[in-house]
Amino acid sequence: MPEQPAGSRPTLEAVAARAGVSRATASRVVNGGAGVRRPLADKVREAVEELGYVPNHAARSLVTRQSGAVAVIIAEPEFRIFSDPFFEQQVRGISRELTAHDSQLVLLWVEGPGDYDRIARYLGGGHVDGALAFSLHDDDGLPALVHRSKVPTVYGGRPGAGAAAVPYVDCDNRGGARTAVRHLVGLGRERVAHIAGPADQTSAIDRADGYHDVLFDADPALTARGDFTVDSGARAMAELLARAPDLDAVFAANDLMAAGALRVLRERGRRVPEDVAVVGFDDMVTVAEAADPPLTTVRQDIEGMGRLMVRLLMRVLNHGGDRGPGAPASVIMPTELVRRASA
Amino acid sequence: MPEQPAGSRPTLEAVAARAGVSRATASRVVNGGAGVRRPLADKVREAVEELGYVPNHAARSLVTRQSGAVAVIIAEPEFRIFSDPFFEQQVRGISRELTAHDSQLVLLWVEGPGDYDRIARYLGGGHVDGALAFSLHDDDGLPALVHRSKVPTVYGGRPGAGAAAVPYVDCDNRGGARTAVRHLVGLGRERVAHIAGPADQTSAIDRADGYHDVLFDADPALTARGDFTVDSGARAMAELLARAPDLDAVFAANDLMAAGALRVLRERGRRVPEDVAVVGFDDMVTVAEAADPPLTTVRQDIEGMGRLMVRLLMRVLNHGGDRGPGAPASVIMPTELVRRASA
DNA sequence: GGAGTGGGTGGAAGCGCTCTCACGGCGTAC
DNA sequence: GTACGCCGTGAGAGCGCTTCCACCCACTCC
Repeated sequence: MPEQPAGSRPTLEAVAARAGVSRATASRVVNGGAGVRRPLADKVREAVEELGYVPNHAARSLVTRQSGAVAVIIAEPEFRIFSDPFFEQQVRGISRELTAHDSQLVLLWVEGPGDYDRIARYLGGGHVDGALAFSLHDDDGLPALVHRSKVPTVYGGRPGAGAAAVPYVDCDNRGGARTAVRHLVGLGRERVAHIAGPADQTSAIDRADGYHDVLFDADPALTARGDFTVDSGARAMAELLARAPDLDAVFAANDLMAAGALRVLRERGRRVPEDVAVVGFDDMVTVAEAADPPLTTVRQDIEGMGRLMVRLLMRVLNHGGDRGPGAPASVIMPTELVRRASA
Repeated sequence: MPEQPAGSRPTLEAVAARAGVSRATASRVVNGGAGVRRPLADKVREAVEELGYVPNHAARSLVTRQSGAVAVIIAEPEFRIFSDPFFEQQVRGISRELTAHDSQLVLLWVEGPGDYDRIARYLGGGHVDGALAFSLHDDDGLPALVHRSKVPTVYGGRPGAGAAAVPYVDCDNRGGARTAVRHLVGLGRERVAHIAGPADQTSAIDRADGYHDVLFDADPALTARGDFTVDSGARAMAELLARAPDLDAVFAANDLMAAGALRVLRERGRRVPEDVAVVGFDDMVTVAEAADPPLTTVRQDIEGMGRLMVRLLMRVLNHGGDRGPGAPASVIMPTELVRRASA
């Protein structure tokens, strides 16, 4: 005989009644069972099973003052979001790790500065315990906004100079770039060019810095700037070829631009890697492996970065959000050179 | 003087006190203000403003038994979310419309059949008021699972035959395909080939049906099958060329495959559109416009479909989820032929 | 053997909100 | 002038849960 009317879900009360214990004890068991003697705990678990009890999240939330949800804030300055495999992998990592922590992923899609109000209200409303955001452009007002809302936040990618000191997860852009350039130099290349990314994105800046770490006296004519798209890479390559026809290697700040460079190189009759060696960054598999020739590039563990963002956030959350001993140090993940045919 | 200790957020109680009304009246105002006289309502609104009051979602949820959240279920049978701009646009539409309805978007990333249990538990747990899912393969077990959980759900794309009758939003795949093929025929083409998509996806089936609607006695040799990827399109094109060297037009079931076809045609020295006219489907801007020559294709309002999914869901939700007079009829959105250079 | 100790258990308060219901005041009708 | 009805408002219950606190009992120690 069911102890509940068919329509509504069983409550903790029902579980307690069925197990012959108080609601308090039932609650203790449901939440891990610490401090409840074995036979009783088993009885409760049995009742939970039989009744198909699932805790009411709202009720729990109300008293614990924790929502069990984390916001993933997606700003959309351009349109490079979900279609960006990079981003997708990161979200997947986040999703997986959040699931492991029994937390929900609430997607907050920011429609532009006009939308900041809504976001602020939402974050300030205590709907989520924490937030995950991505650093995009230097002049983005979002980080400041998020910071003001006091919701513990972890960033993906090193925030620009303007932002307050916040915990973030990034890959070793600078070190990876150094490895790439050193590889090119090790191949005996003497005129190594660089196709840089946008000047207002830290990842691009760091990669350019890595290039200059190795080639500290590099010819300025050997650097051109793109915006991380295939076309911009092609344009930058054409520009470089015009300015420095004698170049014998290119380090592009990402795979997409490297693909664009490859196209131009092919069109101009330069053989890769014989005449010009090319190295990319990111190891976007669909791009790097499909390229002709397959792209030597710097791999980063994108999904791992997503997971790490969550772990970092959880640490902040568990430490009350202040700078305690377990305070949120940022994490830089190592990169790895993947050798294929292009260099 | 603040009526609340600095640490915690103001409650409705505080608002009521400040406005000099009862909690009940304050609540009425916060929820629209129906049945409250003007001066009082204004006083309450003022208090809300001054205190920066934001309703506690958990408390509200507890009594209304509504979560104010909608799950977006993303299954990942293969990796087709990967860089699928289609998907991104749909989610954007969903996000926007959900925001307009003051609902949250909870992302449920399904890791495969092994993950179904977790999803079922989550959906059954009353954490969300409804769900949005996407029909992928015919043999996907997810729809059945979702259906069993009793959570009102709207699908993106017509579910396969196996699924129960559920409300869905789709574009007019069949009609769009007819338009595309008619266009080709109108151009005077007499050997119109079709590169079909996966046989277990309704969108591919419907598009193939549209092709046959116009060319009901089409030569079977003029159809080859791909899997919606660029490479598969190229392979299918090569196959078609081998089987029917005299073909003078191709209708590909999506833009990606059309792009692959374009590549092969170019390699084989066939001029597009002079020798072979090509039409795609989807109007993925980045693909269709960047193609060489730019692709004539069938456009669908993807973001609009996302928005519509939400509206449909809201309708179901407001009607108690049963088949009432306002019951969930599915919606088929019109398509439109976009003429570019390839046909 | 009695008092002290401590862990296990239950009672009950209360999280912040919505909503039913009772009440009071005003307008209308006779 | 009195009776009736209706609209606006407030009191209060209760949503399902966690957790503080008091209580009880078994066990140990003097």
